[in-house]
Amino acid sequence: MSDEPRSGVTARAAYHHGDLRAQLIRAATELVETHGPDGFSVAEAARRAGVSTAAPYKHFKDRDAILRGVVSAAMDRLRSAMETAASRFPARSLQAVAAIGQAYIDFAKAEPGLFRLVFGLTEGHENAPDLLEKGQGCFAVVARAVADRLDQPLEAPDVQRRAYLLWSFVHGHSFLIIDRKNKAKGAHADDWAYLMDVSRAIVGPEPDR
Amino acid sequence: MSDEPRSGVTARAAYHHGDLRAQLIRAATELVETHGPDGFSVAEAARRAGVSTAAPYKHFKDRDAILRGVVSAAMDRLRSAMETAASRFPARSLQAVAAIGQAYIDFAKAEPGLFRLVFGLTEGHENAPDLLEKGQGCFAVVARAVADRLDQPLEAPDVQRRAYLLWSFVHGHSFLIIDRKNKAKGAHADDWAYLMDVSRAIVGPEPDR
DNA sequence: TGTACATCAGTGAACGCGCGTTCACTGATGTAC
DNA sequence: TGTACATCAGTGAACGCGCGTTCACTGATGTAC
Repeated sequence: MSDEPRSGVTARAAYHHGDLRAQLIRAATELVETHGPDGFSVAEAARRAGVSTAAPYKHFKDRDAILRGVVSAAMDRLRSAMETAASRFPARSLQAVAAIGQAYIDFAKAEPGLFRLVFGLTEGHENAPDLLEKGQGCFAVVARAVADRLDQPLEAPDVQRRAYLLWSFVHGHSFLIIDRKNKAKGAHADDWAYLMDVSRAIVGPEPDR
Repeated sequence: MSDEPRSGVTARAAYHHGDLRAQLIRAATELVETHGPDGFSVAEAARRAGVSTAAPYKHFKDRDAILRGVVSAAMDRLRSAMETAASRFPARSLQAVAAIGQAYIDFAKAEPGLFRLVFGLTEGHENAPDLLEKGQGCFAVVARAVADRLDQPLEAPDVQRRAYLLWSFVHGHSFLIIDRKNKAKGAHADDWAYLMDVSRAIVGPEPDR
């Protein structure tokens, strides 16, 4: 209908709209969500941002750099969602631990395509130190809650072990849900009571060894 | 060097070599493993089978049908690996349960590309009843071992619940390993002792509720 | 305040590429009589 | 045993497609004097 950018600013004002980088990441995020991590293309993202296919290269080195931007933004959102969820419950509570897991699962369910991109191995992302750091930041949120709950220091091996166990479960559960592999009878609706049960089993007061 | 098929049979004998279907699946499996689920192409698979790019369409409806064949074969192997692993330990033993998980993890580590294909959501695989059935067959192996261990019927909700919990953990752990997201300090080398601990925590005699 | 100029952020056309799939074809194989 | 014929399983050329990326370019913006 119109060649104008989608943001609503006039074509004239948008010539240097100063927001293209952010807008491309937003468009790319949508694409990943809609068509999967590999369904993304620079050309389509540019189209959605209302810009020529060459324009993205003024802001990103190549296709992969755009995807890295998408992952980075998504990780920020995930982390903040987990923190917000935890903050709704008293510190040191089991609920705070479960809430973090629930936030993770909710993220996966709400944006499965993005989730797959973030947690899949994508060539060229391995050596991005900022992404690695953000990933560890997300894990730290879980570990923090577990440490508080157990009243142990963050670095305690037991804390780290339980946090990783919880993370593995939540991660696997998320994937099984979004990949629709949870048809087995033991699969639960990911309801809150279930997650509380699991959290209790994993970070419950009694050491499991 | 040569236009002959890789199998070593002469070009003459290979004209109708009768094995092309299997050979294409083998080639496709290699490709998925090497280049990832989306790095697979019909053309390249045909090339590796020493055949024109049109030939595969005599045996498969389309690209997706080949991938479905790959998944199906992989699931057979996974299931049989799990069963073999379990059979090395006494029935009803905790080791049998852990061994199944270990086989799952080993499969993921040995063939990560294939593992991603099998357990990823690939358009056009959802409605394949044979794949669904094989997936449930794999889960049944776990559930069977858990049921034996707990001395309860296969269909008991507690059995199903614990089996799914174990599956989720193992699934998540596998993905974290192959996607190299297990850099967190709590991440273990996937050693046997660790898996035994986890299995004990999940299917241990005491109900966790 | 005006002007010259460097730089920035776009354009649009073009490139080469590999892909999935189709097509008319052909040689080999199996079968009926 | 020989022959006619249907079918099977390949070939190789071609198609249209969308992609990532580059290129010379141009108009808008910011800055120095």
